[in-house]
Amino acid sequence: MKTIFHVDMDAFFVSVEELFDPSLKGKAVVVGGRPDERGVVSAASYEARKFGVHSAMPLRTAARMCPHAIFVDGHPTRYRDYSARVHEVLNRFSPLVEMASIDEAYLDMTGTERLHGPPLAAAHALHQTMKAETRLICSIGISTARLVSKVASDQAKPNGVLWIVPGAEAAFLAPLDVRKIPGVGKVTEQNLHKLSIRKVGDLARLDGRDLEARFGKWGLALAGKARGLDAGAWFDTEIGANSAPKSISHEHTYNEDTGDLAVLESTLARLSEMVGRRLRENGLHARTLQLKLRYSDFSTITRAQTLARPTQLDTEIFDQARALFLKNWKRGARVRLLGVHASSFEEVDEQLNLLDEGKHERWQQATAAADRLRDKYGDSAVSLAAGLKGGFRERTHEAMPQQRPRRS
DNA sequence: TCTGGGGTCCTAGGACCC
DNA sequence: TCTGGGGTCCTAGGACCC
Repeated sequence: MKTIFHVDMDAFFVSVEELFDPSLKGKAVVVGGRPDERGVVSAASYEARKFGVHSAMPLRTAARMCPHAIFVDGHPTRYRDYSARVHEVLNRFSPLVEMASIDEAYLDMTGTERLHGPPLAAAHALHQTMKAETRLICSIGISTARLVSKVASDQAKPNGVLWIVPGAEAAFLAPLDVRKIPGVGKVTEQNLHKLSIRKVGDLARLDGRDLEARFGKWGLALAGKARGLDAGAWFDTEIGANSAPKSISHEHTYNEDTGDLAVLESTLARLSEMVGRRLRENGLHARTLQLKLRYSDFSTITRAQTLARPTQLDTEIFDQARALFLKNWKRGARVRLLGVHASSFEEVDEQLNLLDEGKHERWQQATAAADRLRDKYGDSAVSLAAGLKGGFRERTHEAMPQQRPRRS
């Protein structure tokens, strides 16, 4: 029987911001942007939550509900840095650690009793060490299964530890709302409510085959989850089986919608570069490229194209993205968002296509040189987009207020 | 309410092949 | 002219998570 910890950092983004600005402590804080910006709340302090503010809520709504809140921009590099510190601490407690996101992790603690003692003692030590070394607070759920531990850590929040002893899983879950089950969101909750299923216990009483007939493959997994089993594509994998990324994407929402082709193309160039860069950093080549296009009325389309030969080059990504855009954009229509998405990663066979090899090689060398320049001078130092007028001005100003070096 | 950005997984339909 | 079944690949969209 396994012992699985789910460690979840409390109000992670807000807590990190407080480390950089202690005056935020105890106040209503909203991380995600300015109160009049287009965007949503990334994280809210417990003080702000009292006013009904929660993550994924539009910033403007949050500003209305909690006018005295302090709004701060998110700092992804800070969070990644602290996430790495958290990871480091966790590694000391088990060799099997899996970061499930930037602020939560699963630990397989099976067989660590000799080193760390029984589960509650180990959890206590982990909590103390985490606080001492990162100055951050976490909550910990403990059980024999990932799913139950995750739900338990949520119930333990904030600053708590909850151990569901073996055999008590179903009884622990039964009185909770179905929404507490990871994977049950708004839509599934509504569908379950229509069937008078409100609590996990209601779900557990149903036959797995009935649920499968009604909800497909997902229903069968749901039946298992209601009983505390790790069912479903990801939940039943071993902890620490590190999985390579399956897709890489970047998107941008304009502060004001635009129908200006030059601006739109420039954005696509920029996004293509960002995707290309990440592909090269990860040593990946993508065969499928996808454009995402959202109009003013929020209607959204995606259009994909699979290449004969996988790529990691900015120019090839941009060419595809641009072609897809020109083919599908209702000319002149105002655009809210553009995105570029790469998937179907494959090994490349460099022997293929000898004719193109010279040209391809030169691009690869040029791209590698550009990456080195970006490392040195920042992302806007070298750019396909720099040659196109009007793009990303709003973004460039906030990120790089100083004069930017031109193509060299 | 006026809706980000980066991901994963699932479904469904059509093309194409045997 | 009406008609099998299975498998794979591709595309589009949607639910969900943090």
